[in-house]
Amino acid sequence: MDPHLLRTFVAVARLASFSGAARELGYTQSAVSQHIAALEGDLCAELLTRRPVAPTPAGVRLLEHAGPLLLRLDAARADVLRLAAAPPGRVTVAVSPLAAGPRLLAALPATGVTLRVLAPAEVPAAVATGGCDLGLVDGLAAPSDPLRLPDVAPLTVTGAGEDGLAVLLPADHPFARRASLRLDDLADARWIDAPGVAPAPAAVRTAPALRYAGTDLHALCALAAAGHGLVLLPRRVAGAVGAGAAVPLSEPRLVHRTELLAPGAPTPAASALAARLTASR
Amino acid sequence: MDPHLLRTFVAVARLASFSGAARELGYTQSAVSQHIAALEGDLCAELLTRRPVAPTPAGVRLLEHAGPLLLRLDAARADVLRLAAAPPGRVTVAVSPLAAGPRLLAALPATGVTLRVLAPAEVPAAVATGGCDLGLVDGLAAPSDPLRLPDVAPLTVTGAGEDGLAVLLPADHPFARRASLRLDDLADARWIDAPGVAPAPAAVRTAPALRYAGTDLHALCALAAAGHGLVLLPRRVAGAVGAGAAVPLSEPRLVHRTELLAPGAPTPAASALAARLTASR
DNA sequence: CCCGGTTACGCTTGTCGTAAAGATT
DNA sequence: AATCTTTACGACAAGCGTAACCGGG
Repeated sequence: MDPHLLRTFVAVARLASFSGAARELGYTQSAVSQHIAALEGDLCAELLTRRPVAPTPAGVRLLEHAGPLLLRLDAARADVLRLAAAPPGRVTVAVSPLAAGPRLLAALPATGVTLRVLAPAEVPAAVATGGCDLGLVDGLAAPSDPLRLPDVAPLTVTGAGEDGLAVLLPADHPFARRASLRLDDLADARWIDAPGVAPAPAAVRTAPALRYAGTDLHALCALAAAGHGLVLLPRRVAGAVGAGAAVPLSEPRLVHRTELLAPGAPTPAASALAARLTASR
Repeated sequence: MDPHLLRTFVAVARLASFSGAARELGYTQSAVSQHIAALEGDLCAELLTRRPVAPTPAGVRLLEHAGPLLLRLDAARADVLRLAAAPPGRVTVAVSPLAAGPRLLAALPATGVTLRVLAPAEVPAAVATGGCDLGLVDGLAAPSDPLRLPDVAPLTVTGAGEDGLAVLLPADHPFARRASLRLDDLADARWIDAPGVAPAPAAVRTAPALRYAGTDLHALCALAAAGHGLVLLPRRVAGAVGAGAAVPLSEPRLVHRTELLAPGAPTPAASALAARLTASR
C-alpha cells in the first residue's frame, strides 16, 4: 500500500481512465497499469472494472480511505517542513465565507496578510497541508461546544466566536413575520444546499431545492430572497441582509460558531496573528 | 515519506535505539540507519538526536502524525481485505469496560461471539484495523450528541444507549449525602484518572490524585470508595456499586453515552449482530 | 576498548519506459 | 479500425545486507 500506488489509484478512479491518470501524474500508461495491478495483488481484490473504468465495491471502500490518508500524509510532511522553512513575514489565512466576522476583520494587521476564501470543508485541509498558515472555519454546534472538524492532522483549535442562527426567508413567506421559528416548523420546506457557504444541519440536507456550489454569500442570499429555498445563517449576518426576512431559529438549540485553526508548529508570524485574533474576540 | 520509513522511525523513537528497532522489525542496524537518513533527507530536518537517541522537535511533530497515519493505513488495508475474506461465523466485539450494559449483554446470542475488553481509546482502532468486527465504546457527550471519536477510518457509528452521570465518593465524604452535585463543587477535589475504564471531562484531568492503568471496574470503584480519589460513572453503574456513595451530577449537562461501531464493510455475521444489538436498546 | 551508529560497496529486487499484443466498442 | 489496457522485456535505480569505519562512554 505504497502512497504512490494509492495516489495513482485515486487519479484513475477520478478520471475513469488509466491513460488519463498517466498523463496527469507524469507516468506512462504502462506504469499506471502496473500500479493498479500491484495494489490489486496486495489487497487480493479487484479494485477497478476496466472498460468502462469504474471502482468495484472494494475499490469504493479503498477510495473512502485513500483521500483522508493522502491528506494526512501531505499534512505530516508540510508540518515538519514548516519547522525548517525560513519563516516569511507574510501570513496567509484560509477563511470560510461566514467565518470572517467584522470583529475579526478589524483585528487584522494592515499588511502582510493574505486571505483565501475556501469552502468550510476545505479549510482544515488547507491549514494542515501548509497551503495556509492559519484558518478560520465556521459551522453549526451545540452552544459552547467546539466544532466537529475532520481530524486531518493535530491542529490547534481555538473558539473565535458564537452567534445565534436565523432562517432567511423571502419577504412574502408565510413565516416571514414570525418572531422565531423551530426547525420542525420548516420540516416540509425546501432548503438551498450551499456547502461552500452556509452550514446546514443534517436534518436539512435531505432534499435540497437547489444546490449552490459557489462561495459567494450575496449570491446565496439573493437566491433565498427570490424564493428558491431557505438558508440558515448566523443572526448577525442574516439581520444585515437587505432583501428577504431573517427569523431567529429557536429550536433546536444550535449556534453558529467559528474556530481559529493553527497547525501544530505555526510560524512566528502566524502565531502572532493568532494571538491578535483571539484577543479581539 | 514511505510508510516503511515512518514505521521504523516510530520504532526507533519508541525504543530509543536503532539496533533495537532493527531487531524488532527484522532489519539490520544498517538498514534502520538508512531509513532514518532517508526520512531526514526527505524532510530536510534532523528527526533524532543520536547518543542518546531521542526525537528532536521536528521528530516530535512527525511522531504525532505518524501514529494516526499508520493506523489509518492499517485500517484501509483491513477494510478492503475484509470484503474479500471468507466471512467466518464467529464475531469478535471490542468493548470498553463501561460500554457493556446489562441490556446489551442480554442481547448477545448464545454462541459465536468473542468479547475483547479494551480501553475506550483503543476500541475504534481495533474495529478499524480489523482486529474486531464490531465495537462498543463509551464516553462523555452532551445529551443526544454522538460521541467524539478519533476518525481513524470511516466507521458506522450508531447510538446504543445514554445514561446520566454520578460521582462515586467515599461514604464519609462531606458531599456523600447530597442529592446532586455540580462539577464546580468538586473543583478542588482530586480525581482518579483511569483512561482504561472511566471517562473524565477535560476539566478533571488537570491533576489526578492517582492514575489507574487497568480496565477493571471493580478495582477502580474500590480505589474510589477507599478515598484515593473521585470517579465519574454512569448512574446505573454507580448506583449498583456496593461501597461508597454515588451522587448524581447535575452540572454540566453531560451524559454517559455508548456507541456501536461497525466497519464500513462489516461481515454478514457482524451486521446481523449489530442489528440485534441496536434493536435491543 | 566496547557499544552503537554511520558509511562503503555489492547484490538483489523492484520500478519505469519502450514496444508489441490483446481486447472492446 | 481505433482506442485503451495488458504483457514482455531491458535498463536503471532503490533497498538491503555484509563489513569496515568512527565516535563517545
